[in-house]
Amino acid sequence: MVRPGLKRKTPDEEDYDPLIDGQREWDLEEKLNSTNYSATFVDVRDTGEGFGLAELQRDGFRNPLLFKNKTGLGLRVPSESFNVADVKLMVGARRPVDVMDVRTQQALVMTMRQWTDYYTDPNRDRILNVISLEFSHTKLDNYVESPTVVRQIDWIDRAWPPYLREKQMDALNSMDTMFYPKVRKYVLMSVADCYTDWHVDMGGTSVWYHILRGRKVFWLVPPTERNFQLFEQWTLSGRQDATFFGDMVEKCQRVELEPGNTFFIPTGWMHAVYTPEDSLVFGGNYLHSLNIKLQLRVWELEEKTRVKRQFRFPLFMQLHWYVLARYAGCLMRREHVVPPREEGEDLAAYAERMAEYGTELKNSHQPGQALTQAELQGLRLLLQWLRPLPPNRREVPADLPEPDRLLDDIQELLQEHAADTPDAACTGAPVIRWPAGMLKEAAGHVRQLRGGASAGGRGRKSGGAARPSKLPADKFIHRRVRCRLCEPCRRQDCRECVFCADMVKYGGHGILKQCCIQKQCIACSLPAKAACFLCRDARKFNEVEKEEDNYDPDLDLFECGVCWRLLHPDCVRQLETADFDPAFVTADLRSDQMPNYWCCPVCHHAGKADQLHPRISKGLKMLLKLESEQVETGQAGGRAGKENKTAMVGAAASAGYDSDNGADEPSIIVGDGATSTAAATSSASTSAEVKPVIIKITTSAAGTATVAAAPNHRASAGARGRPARKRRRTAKARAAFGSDEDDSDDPDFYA
DNA sequence: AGAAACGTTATT
DNA sequence: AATAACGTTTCT
Ligand SMILES: [Zn+2]
Ligand SMILES: [Zn+2]
Ligand SMILES: [Zn+2]
Ligand SMILES: [Zn+2]
Repeated sequence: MVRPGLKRKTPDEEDYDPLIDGQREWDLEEKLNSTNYSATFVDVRDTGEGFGLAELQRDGFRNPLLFKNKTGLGLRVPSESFNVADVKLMVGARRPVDVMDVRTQQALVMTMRQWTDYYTDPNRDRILNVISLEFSHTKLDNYVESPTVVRQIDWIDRAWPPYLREKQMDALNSMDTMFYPKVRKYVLMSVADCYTDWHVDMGGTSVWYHILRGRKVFWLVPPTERNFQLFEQWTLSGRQDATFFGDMVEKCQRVELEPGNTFFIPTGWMHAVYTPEDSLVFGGNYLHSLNIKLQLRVWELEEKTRVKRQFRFPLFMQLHWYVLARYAGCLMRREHVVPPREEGEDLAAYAERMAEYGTELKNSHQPGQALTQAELQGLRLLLQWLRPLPPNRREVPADLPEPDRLLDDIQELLQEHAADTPDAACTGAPVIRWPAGMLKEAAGHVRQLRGGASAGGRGRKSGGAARPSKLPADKFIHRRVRCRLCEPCRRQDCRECVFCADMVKYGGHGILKQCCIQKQCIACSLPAKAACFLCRDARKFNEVEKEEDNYDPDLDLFECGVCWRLLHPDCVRQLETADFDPAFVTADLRSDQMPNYWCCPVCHHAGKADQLHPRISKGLKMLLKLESEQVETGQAGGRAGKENKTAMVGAAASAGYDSDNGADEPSIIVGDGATSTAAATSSASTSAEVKPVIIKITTSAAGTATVAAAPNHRASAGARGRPARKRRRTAKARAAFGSDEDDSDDPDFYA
């Protein structure tokens, strides 16, 4: 089906003859009704219950499989009401689509909008077919999942380094570059009477194929050596219109597919497809370890018939290197793939990241796991294929430094597994794999703040070692800094709150390391030097500038709460290759949780808006807390009713905040104290003379200045009257505390 | 659920 | 080099 690897000659090929164009010399009607195509290759079943990897390991993947019902296959598709207009909505109206004109066999390109217009036009003047719309990383991606068994054998899932696939997922300025073979999810839209002539799927890929709407008729010819030779003849003849290939072979089967059917085509099967009524189909291509021999045979056929690169499996050889590397890794604990150093990553951080990478990989190792006979034969053939190739024709991935040693390892592996029995190989579980943790990372789960907050805990012993910055240079949650312009930012330390009391400059231990409760910023901004991922410029606006009438958010810098990149909306808008709505409105993508925080247009287009990481700024959190306490105590005016909670009520209580106003517009004091928002003008805070709200800490000694208590984890023993044990302190702590005397008995700590 | 503690980052 | 303090982790 998709991206036919071997197909009729097209006009830009050398021996194309326009005279034979569109002159089918055989009768389609006859092929549809003939009883000649009555071989019984296809294994027809009601549901996918009981079908799985173990069966394929035992019996191989030789014959096509047809499941009348998708139950038990682990396949996910949209409901039957899903139509072409929905595809347009989910992949984008501007998305270019490769279209085949069935009558002339000419290829053309349309936008998805044009295609939808054509498809829904009751008076179509042409017969057009879309069979190669790959939709990974669009919104539609989230609605379609391949059958479980496909994901268990697909080499891209099993062997392509997740870190490379991840690059593709977030590729913004490099959508034109393929970081992995993007052939996993296609949507096929055909109108009645479409016909796709005989072909073998590219690179000897197998296919899964689910009919959502409409019908399809397949003619199938098995991948025998004799049939391949005939097919080669037929293809090179340049006279495909003269002969229906199914009539050249000994056995051919015609099979009709109905809505809800799921069809599996194994490696190398030659097929032609007819569409009796408008249809919508989901499918995908994959290479796997069950038919390596045939896959290589098809590759050879493609070489011989000089199929153009664009119709072949992308990164075919690279994938094979990665597969071998995974076999060496999982079965011999010898990892060969070494991810490169990130731009700007220092050597120590890289070394540590690699150490962790190595540790994680161990979770995928399962030495001793038996291999199937087909697998062993396939690996042997791969060695024979790759070993003699000169370096310039090997296409070894850049992150695989020692290909020859890898080949040696595989040779050794084959010797070790020479006695594997077929029974032992039927485990129902994949042999080559990645650690679950690594795949989770690739799927885009919430990433940590780089450094900064990666360590925590209470007390030295329990804290554990800090983790290094192990994330790629452009992909981390950017730590915010105070705006220095909002009302709380302009205050002075209250010198009384728990955090002030803990500050070294006020006689504390410097262990809490938090800003004064009165000073918690309500508009925390991106660091001054944080720069746009696309233009590398740090251009941004401060809180005062944002209030000005001519402020244009498109020129400001935003952080995406999904892909974590810093972007100027304007820079995104200028991109041509990425998928997004060009008419996006920055204000609509903004999040109220944090200033300069949004779901970027690319992530939004991919349907990931709901994955925006929740991120409430400290100042806003405090306001929410304040509000809930007002409700609780029935008090108004920002002074909390509960004595023992008052310490938590900070500057936000009087920061000129209208809590009924959606709590997202901080008031900014400009220059001499005039406020620039209506909310602030009506608030309690009306002048530049910032008056701290004095709050007593209930645990402190009455009438005295608050003194910091000793850190609890160290003081607890002393509090019970027992002599405190001598503690170990770090050099840093020693410096902060002054002497290393046992201070647990210091009365000041128990005021 | 809330507080305490922490390593790291941003900025001067 | 020094200071301020962010936001996660761990403990209660
Ligand atoms: Zn304070
Ligand atoms: Zn501020
Ligand atoms: Zn920019
Ligand atoms: Zn994004």
